[in-house]
Amino acid sequence: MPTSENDSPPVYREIAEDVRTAIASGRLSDGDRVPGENDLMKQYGVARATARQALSVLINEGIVVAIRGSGVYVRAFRPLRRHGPRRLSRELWGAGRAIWQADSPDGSFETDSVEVAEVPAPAYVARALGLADEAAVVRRHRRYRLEDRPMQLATSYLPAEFAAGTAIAEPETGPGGIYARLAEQGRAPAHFTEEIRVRMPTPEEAAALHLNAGTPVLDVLRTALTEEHTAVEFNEMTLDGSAYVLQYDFDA
Amino acid sequence: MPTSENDSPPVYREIAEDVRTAIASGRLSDGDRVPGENDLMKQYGVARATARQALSVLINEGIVVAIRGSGVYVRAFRPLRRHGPRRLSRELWGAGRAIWQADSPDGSFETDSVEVAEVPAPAYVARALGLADEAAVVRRHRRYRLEDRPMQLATSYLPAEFAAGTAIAEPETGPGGIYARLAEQGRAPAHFTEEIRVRMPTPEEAAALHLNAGTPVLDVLRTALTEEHTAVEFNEMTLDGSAYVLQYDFDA
DNA sequence: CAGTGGTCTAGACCACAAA
DNA sequence: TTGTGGTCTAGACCACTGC
Repeated sequence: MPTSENDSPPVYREIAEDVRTAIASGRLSDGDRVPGENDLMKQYGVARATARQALSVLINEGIVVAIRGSGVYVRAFRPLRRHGPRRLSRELWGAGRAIWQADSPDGSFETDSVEVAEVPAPAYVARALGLADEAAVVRRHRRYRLEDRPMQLATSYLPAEFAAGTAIAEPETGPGGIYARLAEQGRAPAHFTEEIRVRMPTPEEAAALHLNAGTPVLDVLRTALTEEHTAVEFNEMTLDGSAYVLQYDFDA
Repeated sequence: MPTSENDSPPVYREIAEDVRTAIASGRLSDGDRVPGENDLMKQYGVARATARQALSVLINEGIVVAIRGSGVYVRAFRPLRRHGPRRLSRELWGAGRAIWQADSPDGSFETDSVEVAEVPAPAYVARALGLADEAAVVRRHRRYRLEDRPMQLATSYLPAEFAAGTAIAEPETGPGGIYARLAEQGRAPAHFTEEIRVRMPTPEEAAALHLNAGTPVLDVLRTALTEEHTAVEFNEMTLDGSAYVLQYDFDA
C-alpha cells in the first residue's frame, strides 16, 4: 500500500508549469501580468509559501520578474548583437572610433566609472600576457551603458612596460582608444582569441549591471596579439546575458 | 524613531554572503560540505525556512549543490573547451572524423537518442536556410554524452531537397558525418556563422542534460554555408553551461 | 535508525505601488 | 488605503543517505 503513489511532481512545480505554458503558448506575452501570490493561493487552494515557491521557480528561470507592490510580469528578451570578428576589424579603430562602438546600432554607448591603476598581474592575467607572475600591468576598468542601461563591465590589462606613462594609462585614451595607441607604438593588434564562459552573477555584478534574478552573465576573455603573436592586451568582460547575442563568422 | 534603521540586508542574504565568502576565500573548496539547514539554524538562531532561503540563494547561483539525505556541497567547475574555427576545419571531417570529436580530449564522445524526421521548417529555420516558410527539411536531433554525462543537445536542419533519401536522413550518417556527405554532393560547408545566447534551461532541458539548479545553458545557432554562400545546414545546439568554454580565434 | 534535504501549512510584520 | 511582493517564524510530514 504505501509507496506506489510516487513520482507525481510537487504542487509548486505543477503551478509553475501551468504559468510557464501559458507564457510559451502566447496566452501571456511580454510585459503581461501573471497571476500573483494571492491569485495562485485562491486558484490552487495552497498556502502562501507554496504560491511563492512556484513563482520563485519562474523568477529563477528568468522568464518573469516580480515588482514589489505591483505584481509579477512576463519578461522580455531583446538582445543586442555583438559581432566578434567584424567589430575588431582595423577599419573601426583605424578610423578613430573605439571598438565598443561597433556594438551599438547608433553609436550611443556610454562609458562609466572608469578606473585606471598600475598593479601586479594576477596569475591568470600574467599567463595570458606571457609575463612573469606579479609583473606590473596597467589595469583599466569601466562599465558600458546604453541609454542608461548598464550592459557590460570590462577590465583590460596591458603590460606596464609599454603602457605606463602613455595615454593608455589615462582615463581618456584619445581617438580610436587603446588599440589606436598600441598601433602608434608599432604594436597593432592583429590576432584575437576570445574565450566564453557562462555563469550566474555575483551579487556585486548583479548590482552593477542592474540584473534581475535569474539572469546569467557571459564572461568574455579576450587576448589581443600583434602580427608577431606577442600578447599586448588581456580584456576580461562581463556581459548581461539578457542583453547580448554574440556572433562569430569563420571559414572551414 | 521608526524607520531610521533601514537598508541592512535581510538575514538570509547575510548568511548566504558568509558562506559565499568562505568559498571564495578558499576556506571551503570543491566538493567540501557547507553548513546545512540545521547548522545554519543553530549558528544564526533563525528558523528553518530562513536557513533554507539562504541556501537557495547559493544553489540558484550555481556555486553549491544540495544532495538530499546527505548535505550541501561546494560545486566544481571543470569545463571542456570547444574551439570554434579549429573544430570545423576541413581536416577533421575530411579525415573521416565527426566534428564533435574535436571537443573531446580523447575522442570518447557518445551520441544518444537520435531522432531523424522530415518536417516543415519552422519560421526561424526557414529564414536561416533561405527557404520558403514551411518548406520540407530533414531534422536530426541527438544528445551527446561524455563518460555518461550528457553535455549537449543538438538539432540540425537540412533542406529535404537534397538531404531526403540520402545517408543524411539516416540515423547513421557514415564516416565523417553529414558534412562529408554534403561534400560528396558538391555542397561542402566553407563558411560558418555562429550565434550565441545564454539563458536558464527549461525543465525538459534540465532533465535531458542532468543539470543542477543554477546552471545556465548556452544556445549555439550555427549556419553552414557553401563556398557560394548557399546555406546547407542550420544547427541549434544547447550546451550545459557548466561543462563548456567556447573559444574563437580570429584576425583583425 | 538518526540526520539530511524537500515539500507544505498557517500564521506574522514590513516596504512599496497604485488608485 | 488596499493590495502587492519581501521577509521571517514555528511547526508538520515525507524521501532519501549513510551508519
